[in-house]
Amino acid sequence: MNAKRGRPRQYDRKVVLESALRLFHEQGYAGTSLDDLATAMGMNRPSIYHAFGNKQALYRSALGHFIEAMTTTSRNALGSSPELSESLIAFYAAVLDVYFAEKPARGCFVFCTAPAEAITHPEIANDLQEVIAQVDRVLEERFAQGQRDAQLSATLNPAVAAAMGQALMHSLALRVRAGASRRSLTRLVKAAVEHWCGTPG
Amino acid sequence: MNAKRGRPRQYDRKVVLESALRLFHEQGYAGTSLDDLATAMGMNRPSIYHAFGNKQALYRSALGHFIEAMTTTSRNALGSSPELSESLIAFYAAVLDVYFAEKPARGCFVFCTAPAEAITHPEIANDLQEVIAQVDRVLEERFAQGQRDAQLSATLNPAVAAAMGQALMHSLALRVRAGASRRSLTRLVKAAVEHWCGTPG
DNA sequence: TTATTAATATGCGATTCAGTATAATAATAT
DNA sequence: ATATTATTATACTGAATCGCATATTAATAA
Repeated sequence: MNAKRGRPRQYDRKVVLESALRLFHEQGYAGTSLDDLATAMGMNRPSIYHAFGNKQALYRSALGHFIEAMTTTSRNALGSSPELSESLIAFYAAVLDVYFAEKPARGCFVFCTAPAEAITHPEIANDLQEVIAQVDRVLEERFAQGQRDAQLSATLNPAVAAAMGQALMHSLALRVRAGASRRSLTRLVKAAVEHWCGTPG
Repeated sequence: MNAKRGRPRQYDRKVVLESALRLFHEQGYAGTSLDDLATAMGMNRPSIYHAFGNKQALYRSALGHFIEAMTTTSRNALGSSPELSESLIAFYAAVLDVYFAEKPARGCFVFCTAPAEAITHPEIANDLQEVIAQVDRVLEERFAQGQRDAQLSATLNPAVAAAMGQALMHSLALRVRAGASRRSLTRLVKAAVEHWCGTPG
């Protein structure tokens, strides 16, 4: 008996979650109403409540979805080359791909919409903290590997390098949201990576 | 005749603007209602409209007020020592003073609340862009001076250094909002400044 | 066919929203 | 006093808000 009883759902959970994510990404959490969401998701409000719970739970589901996708592509990019500098370039390129995925460019869903809610919604502050900690870990791992491969100054603590690496990511997120061009940000990334790893070649 | 005609206003423009700023800082733009603001400002809505215009205009006035204060203290801190590293330490300390001014700590008003509105309110995106450009200029000036004083590697472009310096500021803003401790962020600042300027002494 | 189960759809309800029209108040100028 | 001017207060609008209670629909199980 693989078939389920009851009326089959007419929506694809992943698809409607991504619709919600897009809308939250554009308008922020508080700036998005459940009616907006219902329209964008092609569902009516009771179905949304049934599927995801209340507005905050839906937002946090969208956060989780975004983070999961981001983490996967980040890890892949960071592992894409034995050369630390190349890995970092690939990492930031992948990040910028996401930040510039729509027009106008939206920057980072997490870093541009969650902070506004962090004081009034402690659960969201927690999510934000966990994302930051996770990015720290992922970057530190790669920097430590690069240091073992003698591609990073032995005097630079990998944890500090990771924090600076994430700082650049935060800055990209905000600058994109403020309207910066991809070209200018790519230049900045290149300069920063060269500064950390030395000139390439 | 210095005295003005008509009923004298009962509020101090600067005082009520700072009340509005505090509330926006805590709850974000979309998350704050005019009723909330009216209560916090001790005014009724028509008075607010008369004094500042609509909600968006009030928010942008608060932004301007915050930025002006921030710019003044930043410039002072950056000019507080002939030593680049000391100036930077003072700069970030002043920044963190603001970010930790209230409990719980609120991070940066601009970088934590404006990005959420940037897509749907292009004027706010513009304000954000101008702030970023201004911080770039202020930092670049100081880095260039430090380079002339041989306190910064001659191979590091001051504009790039400024962008990285601002990236750290962005990161502090978000990390505070996510609940990071002042101690941990002070450590990070110290490590970053040492990385840019070399170990002190 | 008749239950049972799980989804979707309708519609409300109490509240809150931004913004304003109108009235009341308090000062100065004449 | 009376007119003028500027601010404040009352009260209202019509729309939008979140969340849910109550049908209705569509599938399977018996």
